[in-house]
Amino acid sequence: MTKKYRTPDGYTADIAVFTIVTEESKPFTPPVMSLNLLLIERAKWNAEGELNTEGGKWALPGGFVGVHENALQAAVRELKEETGIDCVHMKHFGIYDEPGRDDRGWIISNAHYAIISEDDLRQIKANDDASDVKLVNINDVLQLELAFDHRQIIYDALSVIKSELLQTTAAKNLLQDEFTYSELQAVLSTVTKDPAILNEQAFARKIKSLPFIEKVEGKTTQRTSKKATQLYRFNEVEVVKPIYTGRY
Amino acid sequence: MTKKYRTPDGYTADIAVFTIVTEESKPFTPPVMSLNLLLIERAKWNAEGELNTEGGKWALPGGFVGVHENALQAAVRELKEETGIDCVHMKHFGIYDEPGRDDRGWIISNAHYAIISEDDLRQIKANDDASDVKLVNINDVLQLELAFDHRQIIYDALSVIKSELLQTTAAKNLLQDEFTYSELQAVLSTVTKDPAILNEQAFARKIKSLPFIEKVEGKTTQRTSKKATQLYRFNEVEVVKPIYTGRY
DNA sequence: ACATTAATTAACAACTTGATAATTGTTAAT
DNA sequence: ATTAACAATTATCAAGTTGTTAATTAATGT
Repeated sequence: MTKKYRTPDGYTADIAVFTIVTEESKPFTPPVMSLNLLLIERAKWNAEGELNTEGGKWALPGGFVGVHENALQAAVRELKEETGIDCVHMKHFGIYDEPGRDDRGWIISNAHYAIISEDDLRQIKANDDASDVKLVNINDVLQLELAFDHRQIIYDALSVIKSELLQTTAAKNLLQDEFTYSELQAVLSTVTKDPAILNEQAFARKIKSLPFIEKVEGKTTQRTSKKATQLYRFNEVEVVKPIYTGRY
Repeated sequence: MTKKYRTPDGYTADIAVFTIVTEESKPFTPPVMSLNLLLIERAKWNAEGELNTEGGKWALPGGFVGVHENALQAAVRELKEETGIDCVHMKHFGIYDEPGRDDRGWIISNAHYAIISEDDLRQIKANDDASDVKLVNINDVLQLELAFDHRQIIYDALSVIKSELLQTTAAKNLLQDEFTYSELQAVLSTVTKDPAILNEQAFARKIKSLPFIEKVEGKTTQRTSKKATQLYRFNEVEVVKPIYTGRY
């Protein structure tokens, strides 16, 4: 094949890892949660003692895609290598291919987002020796000094995660398999102000009629209340909510 | 920079061009529409008289991305070159980077969808000398013999266009700037069976309360009815509809 | 004049939902 | 043992939504 066009100098996978953090958790009380993004601080100096490109700035985990894998597989692999996280829910959400976005050449970044639960995170924290990893509340993340075009990537990731959590059943990845209405509500309230979701009575009533959530018959918990609380779980039903219906 | 990984052999942009076609249009009658996808038939033989790769099969328009452009720009350029269409609404929706997806090497495809109105299409039909271009009803398209992994790409494009039309104001690109409730309904009915949208009275009532659509004060048309019909237009309001609210 | 057709309006019942309040079950303090 | 506290749950009400059915309106063509 004769090459009519120059070929790219590299193909990378970057990952926006989102996780939920319980801010307050008194016993018998519904949680107050915040959605956080995992970032890595780039080393100031490289192995040769030279100033590193974009050193000292915060960046998304990621790295180059190998020729025998696709970007999704590379993203899963890189995340495991860099943070020890074995990811469950990883998905492509955007491509960053502006000429000149990386000084090192024509490098195409395939951006992914991952959702991991607080439980998964706890295991990671344990064997975490990389002190250059931190979780940042999604409301603060854009204030940081960010490397490359990661500000744009993160901006896009935030808008993707917000609509994913509200328009799909992605919230299931942030919760235990079985959860109470107030736990689901706590997750959703990190990304919406919709009164139909924030109003307790309305939401407790509503959850029973959602086709993609089912009651776990006879199972309750005292995690969120002294009174035994009904547990629910997501089932496999998929839904699409048109903007042309419902109330405004 | 020492290259730890082999670099890709090519970066292409493919485009799923969607357009609306009015199937029936008696005067004074609301339209019956279908959503169609534009495909190109690959030549059986190349310039040297040899059998062409995937020749005779149907494929999405597209081509290689140049080093001085991003894939979106390449997609717009290629579409113009191959079909004469000057695109308005073009957007990335997916990446196809499976090793081995293209015999010619490690080629990454950046897939886009475009939405063009019937009006735009009419201008193209005029100066169309490429008889190898056709529009296929989205309900029939997966029955065709498709080149490369375009079956998968088209499958994904269909699901993207369907949710875009229902969950965003993308329908505006398939309509004139000012439209009647029944024209909008005709567009939406190509992708949904939701009674809240298909029921005429309900939808005519509803359209008045949608925050992202406004009445064009005092303007009417007789396109769809003998009786003068109110015209509406989209405004700039953005909305997100959570799956956790509304009726099921 | 009359039938036809689509748009529009009306009316009704069933359902949704925000607000308010009452009830229930459990814990912890008195 | 009694009581306060509190989340969950249930109840009630008013306002709004929506599927259905029907009536009304306006323009056209016979």
